[in-house]
Amino acid sequence: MSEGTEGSSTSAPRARLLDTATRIFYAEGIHSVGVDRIISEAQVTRATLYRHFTGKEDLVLAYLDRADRGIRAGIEAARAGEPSAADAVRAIGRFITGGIESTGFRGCAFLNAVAEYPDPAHPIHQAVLAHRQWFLDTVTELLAQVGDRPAEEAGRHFVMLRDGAMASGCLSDPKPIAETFLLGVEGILRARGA
Amino acid sequence: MSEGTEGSSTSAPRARLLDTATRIFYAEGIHSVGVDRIISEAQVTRATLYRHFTGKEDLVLAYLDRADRGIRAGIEAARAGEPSAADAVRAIGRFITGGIESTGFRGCAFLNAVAEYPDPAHPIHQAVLAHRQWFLDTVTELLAQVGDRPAEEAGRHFVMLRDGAMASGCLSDPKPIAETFLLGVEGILRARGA
DNA sequence: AAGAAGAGACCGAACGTTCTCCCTCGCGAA
DNA sequence: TTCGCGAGGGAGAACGTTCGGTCTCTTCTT
Repeated sequence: MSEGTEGSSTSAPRARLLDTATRIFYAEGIHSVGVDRIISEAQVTRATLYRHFTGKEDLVLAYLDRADRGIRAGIEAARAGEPSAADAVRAIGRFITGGIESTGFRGCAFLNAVAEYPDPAHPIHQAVLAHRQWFLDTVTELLAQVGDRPAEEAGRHFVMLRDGAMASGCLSDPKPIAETFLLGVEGILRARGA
Repeated sequence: MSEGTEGSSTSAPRARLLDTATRIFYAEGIHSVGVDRIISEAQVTRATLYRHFTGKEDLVLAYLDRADRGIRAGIEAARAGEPSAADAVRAIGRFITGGIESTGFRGCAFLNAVAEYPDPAHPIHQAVLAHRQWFLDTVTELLAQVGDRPAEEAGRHFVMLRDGAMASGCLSDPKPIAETFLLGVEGILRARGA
């Protein structure tokens, strides 16, 4: 098989495991899914899971880490080549609505996860906080380049709209949600003179 | 909504049960809490729980039903006596930020619950949808009295901001979140000529 | 020969639920 | 007034299932 280019750290069973965990955790939640279900659908044995991960919590962290990397890459790709900071913000907005309107959308993986791990000291909770801080910083930094006023307020506004759109996007028709979100983003940009 | 017991025969053990369930479910989630924990802290026996509720799910529905009634009463009280529709919207906004800034705030009980019950056919999921529909309708109806344009867009905008504020209000300092939310509400009202 | 993976038994604990037994309290009938 | 009876609640055993996790053994590949 063509597995040689992957490197020694990623094996096919491990990839199946992470793929399956990602799919099921995102679609159905974390606490309500047992490891039996995951190893069954990933077609690996119990021992294989515990060979690659220290336990279920480690698998959840790997799931969130992969989601984090994917979103960072998506945001990076979305803003690449945009002629202005305002257009980069718009591109990020379209990236978000693209997710909301895609099939199988079940809300923000991080907001969903933190709802199941409210303890701020828990590693999973902290992983969510780290992702959110990065996103807030990224958006605020970009909005600071639109207009010359401080952008903290605008950044929080953008993230608040995003959180609301992501939370409600899987609870009703996503079309109006996406439209309302993009209108809100335009409002933020307009308030900064873009 | 759930269990057939009328409000007339509210026994002390049943009240302790619902109080305890409300406190623990809201603070720690639903799937991660067992009935052992609830009956232990409520100081009732197993049989008493199943005498008043058909099962854990019924207890969760009763928890959400009580939360729904509380929020409806709170919204009703907040808008009572406000001289204009715009001021009523502002009062609802302050009601929401009051919750966010209160001690023990752990986000929206309904958004947290629906994150654990993504199946749209599940009774708990549907209870969340019903509550959200009522809230959207209430806010939209109020905003329709501010300005003379259709208020569907503004209502969705308000709810989206609220969802974002509730979701992030327990993940970082609630003060800036509350401020950003109220500024957003003022923006919605201003856009409608209030 | 060595390491990864499969197969599956096994563990103690927790899960939601049902069950029996006994005690207490309130209320209507005698 | 007293009796009895049923409902509500306490105490706890027990149900079968599932949980996350560990174990041994074999097979396959390199």
